[in-house]
Parts: sequence; structure tokens; C-alpha cells
Amino acid sequence: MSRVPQETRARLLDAAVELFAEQGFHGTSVRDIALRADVNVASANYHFGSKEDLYLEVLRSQFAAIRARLSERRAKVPVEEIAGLDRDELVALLRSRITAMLELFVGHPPSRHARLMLREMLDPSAALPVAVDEFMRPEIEQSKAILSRLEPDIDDETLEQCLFSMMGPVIYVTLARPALLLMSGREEYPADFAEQVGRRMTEFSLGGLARIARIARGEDA
Amino acid sequence: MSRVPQETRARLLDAAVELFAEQGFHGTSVRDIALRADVNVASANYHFGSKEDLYLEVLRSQFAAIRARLSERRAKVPVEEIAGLDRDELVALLRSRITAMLELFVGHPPSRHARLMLREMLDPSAALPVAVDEFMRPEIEQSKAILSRLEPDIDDETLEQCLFSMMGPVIYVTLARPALLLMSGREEYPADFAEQVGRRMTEFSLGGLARIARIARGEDA
DNA sequence: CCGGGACATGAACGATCGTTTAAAACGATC
DNA sequence: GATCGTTTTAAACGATCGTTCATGTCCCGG
Repeated sequence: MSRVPQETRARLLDAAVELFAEQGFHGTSVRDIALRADVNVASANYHFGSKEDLYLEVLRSQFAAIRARLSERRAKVPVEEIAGLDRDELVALLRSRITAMLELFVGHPPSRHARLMLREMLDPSAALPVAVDEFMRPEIEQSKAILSRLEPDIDDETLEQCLFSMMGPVIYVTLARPALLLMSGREEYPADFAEQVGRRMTEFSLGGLARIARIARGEDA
Repeated sequence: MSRVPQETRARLLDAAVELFAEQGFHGTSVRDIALRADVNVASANYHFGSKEDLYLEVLRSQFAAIRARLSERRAKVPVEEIAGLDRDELVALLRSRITAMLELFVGHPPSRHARLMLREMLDPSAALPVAVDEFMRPEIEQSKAILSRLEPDIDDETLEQCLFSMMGPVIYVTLARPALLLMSGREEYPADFAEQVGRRMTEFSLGGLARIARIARGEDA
């Protein structure tokens, strides 16, 4: 019995995304994936060669999807147009980016994209360069472009360190969600979490940036 | 042949810490642990009951160790004395805490403490409440005490969100180390990374806090 | 000197792992 | 409708998994 062309492959990929995201590479068996995809165990090896190749295919497909999803949700401004924005527009753009990433990462249910990304950070595989080139580097470059327009006095290396303080909190609330919820006694982040926390993180970052800029200008001790 | 009492148990625990930190629970076999500990396979089950119990024991032992290690490295001030510090002392205390955590987490070689902690965040086990109670909650409470002295105008909930922006970057550079190194083309973080980045993160946070405080006071749009 | 509790050991258990095999079933082409 | 490459399938492979068991060795109080 043969289905629509490539359907088995697609079903396997979908199931693999979900299970690898939830339980990790070693915590997921090929049989589990085949069972959830409702296909034969051997299909996985037929279509992907090996469990590891399937995993890499999952990562590749997701890293591309993350940028696409992010682009859907946030204000779109090509890098070359950033130079023409005024301060208010730059701030709005920054908040839009932070909030979009929060929405994508800490939405309900917990994002598979985010979990796969976090797993790849913690246990890098052969797909790490793909994650870096397809997702991290573009994100960081775009953010740097905005920041250097906002605060032209900050040199490049310092700007990159400032980015730690801007991306970090988003990663943190994503990764530590179970712990933070346990600590607060809540069952789940409130519905407006991304909106509210995104605004706060943006303001915090603007203040941080301003202070770093003042120091760079030698205005502050 | 019997060794010093409890030595086998201790050797197993040491080996387990290293392997679980490096490869995770599912990525590590009991035989690997026994092999590295240079003891018989059955010893693991004899001393700990099961692989899972051994894992929980590893986590418990490490969470206690993390706070102890942190306390060694940073300025020690009991919570009740924070109320008596002036601004410069508070700032120095804050930087001391951030730098100490950076040193512990991103030192060479990569900290087993940090990796186990990150794993527990990503895939919580029965030990998560221990991690929260033994490490996260005390750390956060102490930080909150310092922050609320620095900026008394910020309400409690907002202060907790500001903590996202202060702890987050430390977690981020720990978790994303391989990716960040790959992106920068470097082999390893520079030797003064904790010192330099810690200073920057502290200044960034001070600026962020100040801006949130201004907004709380209604001074800023 | 003896008995018993604590620990170490090699071997084996059944279960599950990723992968392979050979044959069956299919759709497209002539 | 026969043929061919593609896909699906059930079954089995050897390896490795966590765990158990029976036996052996050790130390210690009597």
C-alpha cells in the first residue's frame, strides 16, 4: 500500500520533530517515531539512511522554519533601510523583534523550534553550523544594525557583548520556564507574558545601551 | 577485594557527574559510568538502586556544590546587611555576583555544574524542586534584595522581570558557548572573559534598572 | 576461630536499541 | 497486462541497554 508520494517521509519528519524536540536524540527511539507517524519502522532508515541523518534533517528543516516564523510575526525592515529610521521607529522595531521572539519561544504549547534550538546549543551536532548561519548570525547582524544606529558611539565588540544582554533574557525565560513556574507557583506564564515582558526587556535594554554609550563617550565613571 | 569504605560509591558518583554532565541521562550508560569509575557494573545498582536514582543523587550533590562554589568566589554579604550598604558597595556586590557566576559557568573546562543545571532546566526531573530551592530561589532572593535597595521605586513583580535581564545573559553565554565561538571563529572565550563581560553586563544592568525605575516614577515616556 | 553483614564480582537475564534483509505491493510506462 | 523502479512491510539481526543473581571476598565482633 503506497500513499501520496513522499507522504511517509513527511509524516516521519513531523513525528521526529515533535519527539526529538520533546525528548532529545537519545531519549527518542526510531520505533517511537515510526509509531507516532503510523508507518513501518524500516521506513525511517529507507527515507533518511539512519537515525542520525533523520535528526540532522529535522534540525535543518526547523532552523529554516524559525526565521520564517519570526519574519511573519514582527515588523519587517530590510537591513539597508535601518539607516533611514528615526529613534522612535528604531525602538519600535527593537520591541517588535524581542516580542516576536518571546511569542514564538514561550507560546502555548512550548515551541518545538525553541526546544530543538536549545538542545542543539547544549549538545551541538553536525547541524550547529546550519543553526548559526541560518538563524543566529542573521538575527545578530540585524540586531547589531539597529543597535549601532541607536547608539553610534559604541564600538563593535562592545555592541556584541550588549547583545548578550538582549538575547540572553529571551533564551533564559524559554529554557528556565519549568523552574520559574515552579518557583512562582503558577501553572503557566500569563497570556500577555510576551507582550508585557517584551516591553520590559526592551526598556531595560534601552537603558542598558544608553549607559554603555555614556561610558563609551567617557561621560560616566 | 574491598576498598576503603564508600570509596566505590564515591568513585561512581564522580564518574556519573562527569558523564551525565557531558552526555546527559539518556546518552550515558551505566556501563560507561562503571568503566570510568573502574568498578563493577553491578556496583551502581547496589549503591544507588537504579540508574535514575544515581542521576538524582548526582543532581542533588551538584546543586548543593554550586552554591558553595559561588560563595567561595564572590563577596559575601548576609541578606540582612544589604540594607546598610551604600550605592557603591551595592554596585560592587552586584558585579561580584555576576562575575562569580560567569567564572563558575564559563571557566575552562566547561563547568559540569552548569551543564547539569542546564540539562535539568531543559528536561526537568524529580530533582527540579531541589534545584529551585537549593540554588535558584536563594540566588534570586539575594539579587532582589540588592536590586530593591538600588532602586526602591520598582515594585516586586517588575523587579523579578528585571532579574530575567540580569540572569539571562549569564545563562546565555554559558549555553550558547559553542555557537558563539563558532560564530566568532574563536577556539575559546578569552581568559578575561568573565571579568570583562561581567563588568559590561553589570553596567548594562545598572542602566536598564535605572530606566525601569524612571518609568516607574513616571519620569519617562 | 568462627559467623555474619557489607561489598565486589562475573555472568546472565529479558527488553529494547538501530539497522538489515528479502519479499510483497505499488504506480508509472510501454 | 507485463515490466520496472519505488516504496512498504514483517521479521530478524547483533549489539547494547538496565538490572538481577549467585558466588566470592573481605572485615569485624564474638
